This record gives sequence, structure tokens and C-alpha cells, in this order.
Amino acid sequence: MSKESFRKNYSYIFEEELLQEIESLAVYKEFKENDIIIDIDNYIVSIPLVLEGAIKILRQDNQGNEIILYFIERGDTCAMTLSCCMGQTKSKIRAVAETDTSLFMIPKQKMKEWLTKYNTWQEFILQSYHGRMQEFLEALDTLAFLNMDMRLLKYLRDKAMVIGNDELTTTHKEIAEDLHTSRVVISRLLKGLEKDNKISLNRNQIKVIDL
DNA sequence: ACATTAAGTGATT
DNA sequence: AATCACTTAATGT
Repeated sequence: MSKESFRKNYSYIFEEELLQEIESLAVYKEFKENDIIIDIDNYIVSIPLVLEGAIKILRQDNQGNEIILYFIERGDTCAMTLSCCMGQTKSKIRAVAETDTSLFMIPKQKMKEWLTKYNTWQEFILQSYHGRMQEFLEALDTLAFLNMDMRLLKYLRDKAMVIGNDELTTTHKEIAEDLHTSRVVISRLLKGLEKDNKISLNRNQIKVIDL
């Protein structure tokens, strides 16, 4: 089962030789929704390749406040983990399974080796960094200009995308915690979006109509 | 019927 | 945008 979904998501990215090497070395793992995959201060010994499902990456400050950085989905890896891997440091982020998730863990020595050995691997890692860098810049913009409505829109879009469903089962409180704002603010912004017919609201459920 | 939790709203800073 | 105080609505026991 793990092998098939790996092939399905990665066979167009990597060459045959690398695919086989990953299959022989990677450790297969499964997580249930809301399981913590990597926590703050965990030592990073391997990096994940997402096979099925989606993961939410959170940043936590010294006071224990959390804020969402980004989602990763199948066919992707986590740039922050790569970064920790290269620097031999403890994890600066928490990774939580957004849906039931399965993944391959690649030992970090291999991940370094492959950078020179396989062109497609290097390309993959660089692409991942590139994509995330773009997102960080966007995130910085919205934070700098305090555009909570923009951040919320992006959050809803991303969430609907990673779970592959436009009916989100969540509460305003949860969203507020992810975006590090208050529940009241989220409720008001969501109400506004509902008025513009972009979403419809029910208890514990938000349906995305047009974002 | 009652308690609990989610969501809506006006007023204030 | 955040916070407070309060109301209303939905859901569980």
C-alpha cells in the first residue's frame, strides 16, 4: 500500500534508481488526524515525504502562542525540517497531521548524499525551498500590513485544498488559534465573507463557495 | 429541562 | 484589530 502511493506521487519527480533507493531505505509511518508528527525541540534525524494526507506546520513563541506557517500535502516535503536537518539543530516547529496521513521518513545522511548523487533530488529540494520562500514573503506582507482578512482567505483556500474538500469541519476558535487572533475577529470576518456569498456558515462547518 | 459549547453583536479602546 | 460583556443558537446528557 505504501509503495503504490509513493510511486503514484513521486514517480514523475524522481528517476527509477532513486525511487528504488528510497523504497529500500525509507521508514513508512502513519498518523491519525491531530497526531503530532514533529514537536518543538525534537531532534531531527529524518525528513518526511508525504504520501497521503496533509500536515499543518506551526510555529510557537516563548509564551506558547502558536501560529500556522503553512500546510504540506502529498508529493511534498517540509522545508523547515530540511533546514533543521542541515544545521543539526532541534526542530523549531511543530508538525500536526491535518488529516490521516502516511509518509516516508528519509534518514538525514541519505538526504544529504542524494543532493550530489541525484539531480532530480536536488531539484526537488530546491523547488521546495523556493516555494516556501515565496510563501514566507507573502506571509510577511500580510503580517506587516495587518491584513487579517487576507490571511483568513488564504487559510480557508489552503485548508480546503489540502483536505480536498470545500466543506471544512472546524470552529471559529480553532481558526483564531491557528492565525493567532481572537475568536470574535474571525467570526466577524467570516460573517462578512458569508454576506458576499463566498462561504456559507453552520456550527462546526464552513463551506467554501468561491474564493 | 439543563448545562455546555459555538457563534453573533454592540460598544469601547 | 483586540477585548469585554452579553445574547442567541446548537448540541449533548
